[in-house]
Order: sequence, then structure tokens, then C-alpha cells
Amino acid sequence: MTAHKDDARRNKQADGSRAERPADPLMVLSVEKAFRVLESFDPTHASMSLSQVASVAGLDKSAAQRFTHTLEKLGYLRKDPVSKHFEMTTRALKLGHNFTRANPLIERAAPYLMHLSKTTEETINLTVRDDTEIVFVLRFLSRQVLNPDVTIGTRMPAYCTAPGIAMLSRMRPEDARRILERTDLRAYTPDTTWQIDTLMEKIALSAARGYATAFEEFYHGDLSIAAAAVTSRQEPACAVNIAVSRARYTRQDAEKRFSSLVVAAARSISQGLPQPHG
Amino acid sequence: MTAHKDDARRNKQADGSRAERPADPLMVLSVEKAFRVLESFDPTHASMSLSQVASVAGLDKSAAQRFTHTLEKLGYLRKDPVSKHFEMTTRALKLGHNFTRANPLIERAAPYLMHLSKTTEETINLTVRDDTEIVFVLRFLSRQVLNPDVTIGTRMPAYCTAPGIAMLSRMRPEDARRILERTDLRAYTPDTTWQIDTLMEKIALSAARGYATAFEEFYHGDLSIAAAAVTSRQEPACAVNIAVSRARYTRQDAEKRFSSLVVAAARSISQGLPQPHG
DNA sequence: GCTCTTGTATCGGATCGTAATACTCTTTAT
DNA sequence: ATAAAGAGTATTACGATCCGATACAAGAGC
Repeated sequence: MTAHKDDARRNKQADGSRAERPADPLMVLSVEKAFRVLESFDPTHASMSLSQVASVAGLDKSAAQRFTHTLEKLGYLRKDPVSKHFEMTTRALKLGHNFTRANPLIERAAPYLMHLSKTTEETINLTVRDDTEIVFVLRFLSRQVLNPDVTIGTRMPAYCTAPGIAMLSRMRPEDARRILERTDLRAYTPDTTWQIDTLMEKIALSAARGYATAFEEFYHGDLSIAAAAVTSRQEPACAVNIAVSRARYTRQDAEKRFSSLVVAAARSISQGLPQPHG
Repeated sequence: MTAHKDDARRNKQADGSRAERPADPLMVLSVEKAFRVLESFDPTHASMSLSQVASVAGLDKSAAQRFTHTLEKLGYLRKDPVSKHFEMTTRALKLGHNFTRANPLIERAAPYLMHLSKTTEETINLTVRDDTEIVFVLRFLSRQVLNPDVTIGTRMPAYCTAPGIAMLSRMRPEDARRILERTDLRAYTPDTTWQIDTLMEKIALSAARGYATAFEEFYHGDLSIAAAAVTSRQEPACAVNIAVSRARYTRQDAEKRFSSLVVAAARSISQGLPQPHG
């Protein structure tokens, strides 16, 4: 026991060349840096030179060199031989694709969403929650797409979306509140519900009704009705929602017409949902 | 089993003190292993224990421990606290999502595909080529989906798909042939064109027509018509295709009705296509 | 031409990761 | 019950791997 020599190992010399590490001996820092590089390639940095990568990822030139080289060899980046700029390859789609195909939740939910899509001819989404956000994992577009920028993998704050509220409404209120408390709550539109107490009321109402609505709380013109599917322990697993345009429905019409459909779909999905382990 | 690659790649210091095979000094092997772990989580291995990860990824227990720990800390894996099994998180979608959003090709093509989707009400795809394969990068489903298993990120052999042939037909024939030569050519269905010479004829015909067809060459019942978009250097950049079911169209009808549409869409996409650098 | 910036190659040495081992727990068999 | 086996977790000494400084090469702009 004790620790005699090993802290000598991770304490650098006193001349402080480096801040001390959290000392997580299992953490492989190279991997973290590699992902920092890969994740630098966002929509605003689609194509980057070596030095851009270095500055965006916060690495020095040597590290940028090594990690871009490594990622290129692994097939995740390609370098244009003339401009020397790097960009992502289709390889990046593979992980997401694997996730989608491997996820039993999605496999199970897909047929019900497709059915909804066919019968309503509106946009149908399946989302899961990741802490304070929801993530779109499956999407069936209608002919008149509202927001083409929303694709699989898109994230939004849970509190101002119908699926987010639907999932929060299936949790214990104190847990839901804790999530809201660590969210950056703001009014994206004039209609955004963004105060904790009001949100808790909205959550309670949604719990009672069995579905949630979000009318232009994040995007203008977007009317969304959602219901959450739950595991056998009554924990929210995912949510299905229908999104329609204000141009074609009033809020009341949309709610009246679609709420029972999403509730039914969510209930179907719930039954026989794979367990998060037993 | 045991070690296979390290000796081949790296000469210990058998004789001369100088390593004659410097291997690849810029390659960071930890990163490669991390991706081996992540990519182990495919549809047949959605949820794995530590030792399963070790065996599937080909690592020893310690390495599996370190990399699962690292990936968990980075948010790509989560471990069920009771079953101790690992699975992927929605984080995996982020890279693919970034790729989609960052790719100017996709941004540019999306509106044309959407237009096609609306006017035809059939399934529309955008694909790019990655060596011998095509990869689906954007997809608009019709009401009657043929193959729900095909999602963004799905790959197919180029030679037996309409988009693949369409792109090959815009290359120099000798380059196209070289790609075919390194493909594992096989007859997936009785209708698969799989002999090099026949394929080259098919490619030549497609080049002359400006579009390609694949009738049940990979999936039964799947009739597909595609055209390639080209860069200003006349290099194929991507392909757009329409896929319909044999149940609702004859081959002739499908070809007659849709070929001009995909050709027009591909031409529109081609104009002002971002350069692979200038 | 020259300078300045950016990409590429090299290399010694310390850091960081490796792999062996030991320790808990849980599961299974006797 | 109890033991034995197996799996997951924690720890540590060692040394190969990776780090990062530096030098070199190649363009770009003046």
C-alpha cells in the first residue's frame, strides 16, 4: 500500500513544465488527442491545413502531424496531395452506421415509425436523451421538410423540444429538475418555455396526458407532438415525435390529430423493449 | 494466434542497432487500437463484456481495459454498471453527423435530391465512391421502402449498383477496369453482371447514355437508375439514383420514366460543384 | 532574389503506456 | 457449504513508444 515511488513517477520536476495530471493511469491520452483532431472537422472547418488542425485542436505542430498522419493511415482523414489540406472521409460514417444498426432500440422502433410515416405522411423522428440534450437517431421525412438541417446525429436541448419534455415527464420529477438545473436555459423563440418552474409544470401536464407538445419553442413554424417509450422499469428510453408546419395546421389541430398516434406508437415500442440489463 | 503483426512491422534490434525498418515513426499505435475497439461494436456485437472486447478486438485484457476505459471517459462507450457490458453511445453519431454537415458535396446536392423526392415520391439516394465500394451519404425514403437496412453509411460493391456503374462510366476506362480488377466480383442474384468484360461493356453503354441501371443485381426486386455528377475536371464526384420496386414498375417503365430525371439532377449538382482543390 | 510561413523529416530521451500480477466478486460445480 | 474457476478491477516496475524540439525543404509573397 501507500505510495512511495509512484508519485515521484507522475510528479514532474519542480520547474513545473507541466500542470499535474488527474492521474488516471488507465487513460490513454493519445486517443483523446486523436479524437480532438477528428472532432475539429466540424461544419466550419471542413477542410484544414496542418497548422489549422494544430490550432483548432489545440496541439503543437508535431502532435498535429502525428495524429493527422495516423488518422489518415486509418482511413478517417484524407489529405489532398496538392493543397495539403485534410478532410474527413466516408469512414466517419461507419461508426454512426454501426451504432444505428447495432442499437436494438432503433431496430425495434423503426417499423412503428415507418408505419406512422406512411399513415400521416408527416415527418417522424426517434430521439434519445443524452444528459440535457436529445439526439435524433432515426428520421423519416415528409415531402415538405421543415428543417433540412436536422439530420441523424443532430442534437437539441431537451427542455424546448417535445421529445425532450416527453422523456423528462416519465422520470421522477426531482431527477427531471436536476437535469433542467444543469441546462443552459434560454428563449430561442418568443414561445420558448425556459423557466424552471414553468417547465416543471409543463412536464407534470405532459406526464398526466401521456404526451408532450412543443409549439415553435426552438424553430419558428415547427409544431411537434411527442410521446416517450419506457422500459419495463418505467424509465424513458426514447421518444417518437411528429413534426408539422404551422403553415398547414393550427396548434390545436395538430395536437388533436397526432397526439393519440404518437402515444400509441410509443406504447407499442415500449412493449418488449430490450432491457438495459437484468 | 498470439502476435502476428508487430514482428513483421518492427524489427526488434535483431542485429544492427539501427532499426532498418523504421516502421512508421509517425504512426500512433494506441489510436489504432482504440479504433479497433470502437469498431468491434458492430451489429453482431452490440453489447460486450471486457473479455469479449479483448477477444473481438484482438487485444489482451490489459489493453482492452485501458481502451474501454479511455473510450468511456471520452463518451464513446458506456458501461452498464450492473452487467459490466459496454455499448456505444450516441456520441458515435457525432462524427458522421459532422461529416455530413461539413461536406459541401452533400450540402449542394441535398436540395436537388429533395426536389426529386417530392416530384417522384420514390426513394432517392446520394452515394459517393470509396475505392471499390459505394457509400450512401444521403437518402430520402419513399413511402414504400424497399430495403430499410440501407441507411446512411451503408456500403455496397460499386459494380452491381447503378450509382457505382454511373460513376465508373465517367472515369477513364482503364481506371474503371483497374477498380473492377481489385473487386471481389460475385453474382449476388441471377441478374448480377459480374464478369469484367461484360461490366466494361455495361460501363461503356452507360457512358454513352449518361445514366446507368441496375435491375435486381444486388437486391431482388430492386430497380435502380443512376447518373453521376462530375467535377469541372470531369471526374465523378457522386451519383444520384432512384430506386423503385419491381412490384410497381417494369424495367422499361422505370428506365423510361426516371433516367432523364436523374440525369438532370446530376447535371445540376455538377454545376458549381466544389473543387477537389484549385 | 530574399524572407516568412508552412509542411516534412529526424532523433534523443523521458513519458506514457504496457503487461504481469494480485485482489475482489460473482458464478458454477461438487 | 465450499472450492474452484472465471471475470472485472487495481496496482506497479519496466522500457518501448511517443513526444516535441529542431532542422530541413518547399512555396508564397514582397
